[in-house]
Amino acid sequence: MSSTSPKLALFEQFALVAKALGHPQRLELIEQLGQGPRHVDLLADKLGIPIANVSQHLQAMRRAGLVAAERQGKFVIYRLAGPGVLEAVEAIQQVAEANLAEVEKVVRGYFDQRDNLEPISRDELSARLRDGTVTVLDVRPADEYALGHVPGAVNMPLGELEARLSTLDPAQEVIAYCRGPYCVMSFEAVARLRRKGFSARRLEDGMPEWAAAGQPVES
Amino acid sequence: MSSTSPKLALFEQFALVAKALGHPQRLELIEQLGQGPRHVDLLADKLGIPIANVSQHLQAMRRAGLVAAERQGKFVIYRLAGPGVLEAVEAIQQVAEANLAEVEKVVRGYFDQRDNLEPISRDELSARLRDGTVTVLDVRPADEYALGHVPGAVNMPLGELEARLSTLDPAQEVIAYCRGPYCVMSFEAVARLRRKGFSARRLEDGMPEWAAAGQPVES
DNA sequence: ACGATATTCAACAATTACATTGAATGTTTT
DNA sequence: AAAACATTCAATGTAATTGTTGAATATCGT
Repeated sequence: MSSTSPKLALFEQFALVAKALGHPQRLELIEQLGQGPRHVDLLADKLGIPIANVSQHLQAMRRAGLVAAERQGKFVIYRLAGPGVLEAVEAIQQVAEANLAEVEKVVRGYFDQRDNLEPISRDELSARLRDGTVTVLDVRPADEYALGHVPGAVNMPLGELEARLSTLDPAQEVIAYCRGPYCVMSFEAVARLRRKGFSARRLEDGMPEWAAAGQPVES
Repeated sequence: MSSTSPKLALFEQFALVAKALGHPQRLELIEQLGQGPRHVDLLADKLGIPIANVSQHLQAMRRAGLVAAERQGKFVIYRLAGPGVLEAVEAIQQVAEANLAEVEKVVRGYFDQRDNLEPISRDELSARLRDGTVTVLDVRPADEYALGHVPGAVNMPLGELEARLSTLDPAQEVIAYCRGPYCVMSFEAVARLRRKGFSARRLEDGMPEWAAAGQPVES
């Protein structure tokens, strides 16, 4: 671990951070924590993996300076160490999207045509919210919705989508969002809505980015 | 490698990219390639590790979409897959700098006081270049200097620094730069210059960022 | 076609990362 | 103080990564 040259010492630290990001479930944990501080139990539930496993991943990320922990009663609350963490993940996602054919294949698996894929920007959604010309759909699970959502958004988790379609106005365009730019639930929601004849698009990113951009959050 | 859910499939791809960044020597390779396309032999020379080893790292990075390769005669020329790669590395470095005590310790090892550490920005250097009130020092090896440098910069690799100090004007402030924000050579150069009584500072980043910002490059 | 050079491949041993299990720690509640 | 709960630790086996070596491949110059 320790090295002779200071240059290598630096690069080893950087590599430590990158290595901590190099695991799908740790990225999933960061996605969750991007929406707000959470305790270990809940995270294990969300990911569907053993608690001890989550604990170990979280500690690996803590060693790498990605997350911070704080004890509150019998819970240990983890949170992202700073906004830079989400930025780093985004940068990595962009590299993957730009240079890895596999990523585009998966993303495109949700759509027939490329041009249908165009998402709506935060600013545009913000403007159309003021006009009231859109229905905003938060397709995350109810507990995540409860901890903060876009003002006026209707919470409709994927599982309930079909059953509650009748409550939506078919004349208005529907904008779906979830946890982030690569949260698959919003892709899936848009696909299903279109199949039912709705005009639907995705928000370009998700809740943490919306909040980070200083947009209003309702809870 | 393949997975059931599309969500995991995506995250596995992202993790692949991050994992490819999770090795000090691969980061060093990216630093080198950030200055321009290079062939394997030269990279092995720069890092001081076996050619086969470099080849393997490069291929790992190619699989992750970080670098691209192209054959030119008997050489295989590698280059960064896009500007996003440097951005991702920078994001990771920022996380490390912000949250890992170890990084600051190493960086600070080159300086006595914190405030002396303040680097000069690209814009400020650009302005002072026009005034002609600074001496700009490129402390990279001669071959890297030859492939492009800041206009008017004097090439003075670390090894020759002391011997050629007499050619510098002690009345002018010296700005040193090298390969990037964490290239240790510029830190070392500033430290040595100050020990000799010069007024010296570092450029906040290095050559690839200078070129990426659209600043003029001389070669 | 031949030798020289640049890169990659294949195979091995050493190390490190990973998931899983059950026990241990620390905190609240009773 | 004891029970209940959330989290961490320690130990295990398995899989993946790493560096090294030498052979294999591809290209150039003659």
